[in-house]
Amino acid sequence: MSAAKTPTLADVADRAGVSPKTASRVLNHEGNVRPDKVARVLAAATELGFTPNEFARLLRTRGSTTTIGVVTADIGDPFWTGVIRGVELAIGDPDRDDVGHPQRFILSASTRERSDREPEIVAAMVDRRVMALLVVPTTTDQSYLGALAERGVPVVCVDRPAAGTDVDAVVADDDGGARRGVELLIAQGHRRIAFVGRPSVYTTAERIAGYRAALRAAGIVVDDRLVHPTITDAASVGPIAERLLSLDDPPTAVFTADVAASIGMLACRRTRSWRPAMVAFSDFDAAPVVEPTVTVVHNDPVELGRRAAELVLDRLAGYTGPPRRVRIDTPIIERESHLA
Amino acid sequence: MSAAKTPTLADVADRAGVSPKTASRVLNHEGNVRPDKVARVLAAATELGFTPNEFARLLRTRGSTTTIGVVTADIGDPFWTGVIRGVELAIGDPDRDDVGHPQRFILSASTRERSDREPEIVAAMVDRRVMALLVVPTTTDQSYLGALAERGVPVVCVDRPAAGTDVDAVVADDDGGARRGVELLIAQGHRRIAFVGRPSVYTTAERIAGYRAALRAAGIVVDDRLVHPTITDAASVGPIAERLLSLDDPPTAVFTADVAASIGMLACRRTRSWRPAMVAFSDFDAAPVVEPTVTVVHNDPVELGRRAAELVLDRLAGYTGPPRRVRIDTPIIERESHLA
DNA sequence: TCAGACTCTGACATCGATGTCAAGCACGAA
DNA sequence: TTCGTGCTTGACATCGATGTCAGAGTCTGA
Repeated sequence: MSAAKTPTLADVADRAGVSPKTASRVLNHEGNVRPDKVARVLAAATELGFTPNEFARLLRTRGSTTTIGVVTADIGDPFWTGVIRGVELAIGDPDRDDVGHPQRFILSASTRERSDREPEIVAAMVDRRVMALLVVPTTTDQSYLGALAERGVPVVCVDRPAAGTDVDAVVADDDGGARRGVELLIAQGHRRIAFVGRPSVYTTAERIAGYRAALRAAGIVVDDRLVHPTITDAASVGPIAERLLSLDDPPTAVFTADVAASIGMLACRRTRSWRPAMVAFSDFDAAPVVEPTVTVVHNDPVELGRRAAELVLDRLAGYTGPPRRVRIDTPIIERESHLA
Repeated sequence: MSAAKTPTLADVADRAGVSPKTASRVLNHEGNVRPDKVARVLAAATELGFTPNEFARLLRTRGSTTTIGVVTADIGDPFWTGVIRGVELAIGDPDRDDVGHPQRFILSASTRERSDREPEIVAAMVDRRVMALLVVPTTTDQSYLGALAERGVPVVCVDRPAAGTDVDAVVADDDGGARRGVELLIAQGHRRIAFVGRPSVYTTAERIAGYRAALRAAGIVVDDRLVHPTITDAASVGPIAERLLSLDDPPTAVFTADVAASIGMLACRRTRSWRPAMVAFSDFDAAPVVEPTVTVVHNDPVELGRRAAELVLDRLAGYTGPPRRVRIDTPIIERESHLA
């Protein structure tokens, strides 16, 4: 018994009594092969269980794979897995494009908080000839992505625009969403509104900008002691709540800028007697179920991923125009917590 | 201006004034090259920005990639993205193995509810020479996976064991977890306990088995009108709740077999006056935050993925023993809802 | 000075597929 | 009969890397 070996095109050709090239012609539907040989080749291929060596094919044809590379910041955060889910939904969407396209795959990797690895990972993916790249930028400079454009690899940045270069990008309306969320609290008469969330280069900055804009428009002076873009997880909201409560003039409402902050804030409401009004950025499973139900600015990672994938598919389908920037709406879902 | 082209090893060799083979030797640290040539080759490589063509290398060396294929049932379910996250955590774990291993990637695809595509997707991944495969079986027969073992590709089944073949598998203790969960309700005096969850070949069957075992052990006759493994999403719990409430002898407690059922049940508690005791299979973000906090059987997808990846890494590191079956504990996290 | 061992080097074949090209053949028209 | 046309076919080169191997150069010790 020899070890099981993958049959090659030559094996198929031998068995069918034709040349490798003819076998290739049959299997690639090139036509111009006599029917009896077609039959013999197809029979031989099924009998041997032939599957072409993708690497050899790609090497010869200088083709790219049917794989989309996705580089996220941290796979530990459900938000990014949501983005990946969106990409998967889009590239598998049967309505989207020509029936019978080959199975597309997602090649994913995360920078795991080490933004210096971002270029390395991107380079490794390019070496693997991904047909397109979807990047959540974590470094402060994405100019290295320019080299990809030269190689003709479509690139789309997700959640944050690329810095230092102009490529397609899909971002949420962080600024506007935060502003509308805070306005909702102001409309309820609140003037002391805290901001709690994770630190993050772009999105948090945008959300703080929206928060400030809403306050300013209402003639409310921003009190920096109420602004805490410093949490790491839900548990870290506790100490911040303590600090807010110990102020002479504690906030009567809170804007939570991400899911971790929202969950943490809900925990504080349960364990402490503090019951501020609340609006959260990003919806979450439990928001319509907890007491009170949570009013949110809807920020859908799946939609981010889906739209990003669509930009990619457009480019693959031939779009060669200038970089486009898509802004995903962040509508308010009014529930109860902003009334509290 | 010609189009930007990827430099080849031959280009590097030309520029350094050596043969391609010598350049190859330098770049692969084979040694036995005169220092001045080493320097010239390295210089030429950086100047040209040379990166080796992975396909050519893999073709020649008959090597496999540094990619792990992950086939999940449905990327629309956060549970499976959790599994992927676990895999990512494990393969990126710096403690786990030899420093400086090349960047590992995850190649993912989902069967999208069409279980007939499972073998196709697996085949496509094998053609792409993934170094290992992690499969969530959805078909009723995984005997086709046997062919992979012959090719020496490590395979691990996740969440459900493979049918018709014997390969490594990582499953949760569905049976025992459900049994312990239901026992908790019985200990509170409940004798009319409903079961609500999604339909699913293996895991739901196991959880129902645990549910039945607990009832039987307590001398309670199982009433099939209380068993509803039929929901599709959280919203579909509503009609089931109606049906349960309309019984002559409605249940006083509910065991929800998955997150969707749990969220749905919480929604019912809010909108209807029905307040049954509750134990849920699978923890979720909001469980410790809602009123009442939800007692759960902890079923961690991340841990499933992580352990599965570890089995894979063991095999890649040389383990050649018989297939192993790992059962992940499903400990009870006692909160309040089982007391209601 | 010379044999033998060791270092260094590049020509060439190879992995498995496909592009190129020219030859072989059948057919119809002139 | 002869030529042109178009269909079939396979030999061969090619993609970019690496394994093989033999030959050239260097160094040792006798």
